[in-house]
This record gives sequence, structure tokens and C-alpha cells, in this order.
Amino acid sequence: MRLSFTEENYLKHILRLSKPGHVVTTNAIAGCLQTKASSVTDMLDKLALKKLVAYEKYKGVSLTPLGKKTALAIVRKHRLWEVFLVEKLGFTWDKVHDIAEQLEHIQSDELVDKLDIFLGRPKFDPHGEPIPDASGKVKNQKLKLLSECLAGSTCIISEVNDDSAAFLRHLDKTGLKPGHEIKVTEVIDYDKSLNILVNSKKNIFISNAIAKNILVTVK
Amino acid sequence: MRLSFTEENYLKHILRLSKPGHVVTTNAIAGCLQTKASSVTDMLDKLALKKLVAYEKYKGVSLTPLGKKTALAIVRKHRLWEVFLVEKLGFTWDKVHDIAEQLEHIQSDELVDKLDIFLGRPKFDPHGEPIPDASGKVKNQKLKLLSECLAGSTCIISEVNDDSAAFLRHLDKTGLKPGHEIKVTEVIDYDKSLNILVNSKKNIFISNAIAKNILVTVK
DNA sequence: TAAAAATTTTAGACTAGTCTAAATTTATTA
DNA sequence: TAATAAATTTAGACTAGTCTAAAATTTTTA
Repeated sequence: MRLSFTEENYLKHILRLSKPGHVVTTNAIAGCLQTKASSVTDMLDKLALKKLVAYEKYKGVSLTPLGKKTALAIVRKHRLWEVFLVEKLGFTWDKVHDIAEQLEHIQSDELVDKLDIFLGRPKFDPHGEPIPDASGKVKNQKLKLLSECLAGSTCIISEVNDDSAAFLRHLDKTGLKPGHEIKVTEVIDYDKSLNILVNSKKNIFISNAIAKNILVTVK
Repeated sequence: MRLSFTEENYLKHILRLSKPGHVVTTNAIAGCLQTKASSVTDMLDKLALKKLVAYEKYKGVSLTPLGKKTALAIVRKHRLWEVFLVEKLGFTWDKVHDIAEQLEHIQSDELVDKLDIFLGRPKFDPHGEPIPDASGKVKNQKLKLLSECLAGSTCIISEVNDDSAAFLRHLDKTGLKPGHEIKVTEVIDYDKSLNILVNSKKNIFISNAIAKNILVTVK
């Protein structure tokens, strides 16, 4: 089934907003797609007609198996292109998102296969997020929010929850990157901000707002 | 100036149809864009408003310097991506056109620069066509149609005038590729078909229709 | 050079995707 | 649980790009 650029974007964002046992709301989609709720309603009708989502008026929406497969294929392309941009072209990991947003819509199964092989079948993208395989399977890491780690615990930065250029730039400036080790030295009770030790040498302070967008694997 | 996918395609095709001292006709554009003349008229009005083309009703259209620069940037991207697809991903040269048609519209100057460097700043694409440099300059080869070569002359296949998958596949099957040497052994007067000797070893026969789509450099 | 043919443009309509404003439904709370 | 607030949908309109059919212009040809 050939989908438009826009339809693909809706599916991708619905997948991103999906949580097991929950439906996705119209407003949530409107929020992350920077559009109006009424536009979302229109598109959900269309996607439901194509059997890509299960949509019940006023209740919410969820992906059908077909919709999920389609969305995962887009995520796969997005993350493979990010690897290409960073590993092959020398982009820094905070600058690839917008370009990958465009590249993910290029239509060619053969291209995706060959790109995957060229890159050495990577399992994670430069932000630490797992790359779905050709059949849509995703490696399931047990990830935790940095904001939920207790004082004294040690962990590795794995991925981020906010892909905005602003957030990624901020992280880069602060010196935080996927793969870095973090030891939580103190949790400030009042505002849940953190003092952390990065790679056993740099001591920095981060707000709860930042910590809530950083996903880690506990050692 | 941000242009739509469609506007970029119009510019690219107008460039391809442009010949020094001639304007491009509405029908010619409609023909190669697979659209109707009335749609072309509408778009020409729009491109003229943006100062990308000089358009006179009923007369024809030509690119302004700005329009030409924009079109050359698209051609540059198209041909760089074709090099990538063939050299890095292992596509055969007859299969890359459709994918490059999509990739050429990805918006990012930094991406084009980095891709150019990654590929070693190639001067020609896999079909032998010159790649405009970042400022829009194109290497000017003196090219000639194979159909215009006289019996006894020798030349090198440089590029093709028809990028359709069908034509490229046919060439590949016949064993004709950019870079191959051709000696015209005989020109059949009746239908202008040719007997040619490829790389001093293989004797083949080609119709005038084919020869008119092959561009060569004379030795 | 006037009539016929071909080309091009205009007029009006259609689809995809979006919007605002109003109406409807669901959730909250007093 | 009835009133209010929040979320969602509907109705109608707008833009980009396309189309068909008719009108206008240019080119060809007899």
C-alpha cells in the first residue's frame, strides 16, 4: 500500500505515543504533530478506512498489526539513515534528526536492505535507540528514566526521550552522550534535580526536566 | 526559498528541455512530466511569480539565473545520490534512477556537501553525466549523438538521453555502458541503423532509435 | 492570406490536507 | 448527579496541484 508522506508521519507518531493497554488520544497526536485536533480527526478516519488504525470516535486510536508493521518500517528507515549520517558522513548525533525525518519517507525496500548491509546491520542508532529488523522486531532493552534513579546508583546513558534539536544540543553542551557512564551522587529532594558524576570524572548538575528525558540501562 | 517537491520537478525538467537560444514549450513540459498542458500553465504562472522562470503567455518559458541555479542544485543532488547508490550500495546503474528521483528532493546543504566529500567529489554519475559543482558549474564535454557519427569513426559512450528503466535495461542487456569504445563499422542508409564494434571485440547492430539516445565523445 | 489545425490558456471542479468556529460528547467537580 | 470544563468531532472554507472542457491564440497549409 502506497502511503503519503503525511499518512506515514501520523503512523510514526501514533506508534511513538502508544503504550501497552492504552489508546492514543486525538490531542496527544495533535500536540506532537504540531497540528490541530480537527485535522487529526480527519486523518484518523482515513487511516481507519485503510485498516491501519483501530479508531473509535471520542475514545481514541491504536495501531492495527498492519499499521504497526508499517510504522516500524518507517522507524527502521529513520534510524538506519541516522547511522549513515553519523558513521559515514560525519554528522554529529544532535544534527541528524531533521534530515532523517526526510529520508525515512524514501520508498524502496531494496534501498533499505542494501543500506542495512552497507552499515553492517547495526542494532542501535546514534541516540542508542534500537533499530527494528526487516520483519519489525525490536530489541527490548530494559530502560529506565534517569529521573527515577536513586542516589548512589550507576547506569549507562542509552537513549533520549526528546529528539528536538534544542534538547540534543543542550545535552551535547553539557557533555552527555549515549554510552557515557553516570553515577548519581545526590538527589535534591525539593525539586528532584540531580548531581551526577559522568565517566568517573566530571561532576555536573541537571534538572529533573532534563533527567526525565534521558533513558539509561542500570548496571 | 523553500520549494515544493512539485516545483522542483518542474524546474528540473525545464532545465533538461532547455537548449541555448530556445524557449521551452508548455506541451514539451507536459509530455515529460506526464501531466496536462493546463496544469503546466498553472505552474508556470506560479514559478514566474517566484522569479524562477521567464514566462510569456503562448510563447514559452525559460529559466531565470535563479531558476537555473536552483535546477542545477537538484541535478547535482540527483547525480551524487546515483553515485552513492551504485558505488556504495551496489545497485546496478540501470536501477538507481527512480530512487534518486526521490533523494534529490531532500533539503540540506550540509548533507549535499558531506555526501560529495564522502564520495570523493565525483565529476560524473554512473550514466556518465557530469555532476554540477556546488556553485552550479558543469563540466562541458563536447558530446555528439551516436546516430550522427559517420561510418569509420570511433568514439566513447559518455551518457544517455533516455533515463527510463526500460532503456537502461536494454542497453545493459546489449552490453553497452558509459566508458565503452565504439567504432561505427557501417551506417545502413535505408533506416539509419548502425553496425558497431564495441571495445574492439564485439560486433553488434543497433537501431537509429537507440543510437539517438546515446551520447558519445569523439576520439 | 484566409481557413483549418495545433497549441496554449481560462474556467470551473476535484482531492488531500489543513484551518476556524460551532456542536457534540466525555470527564470532572461541587 | 447536575453543572461545568475539557476533549473531540463536524461543518464549512482555504491552498496546492491536478483535471476536463471550452475559449483564445498561434501556426500551418491550401
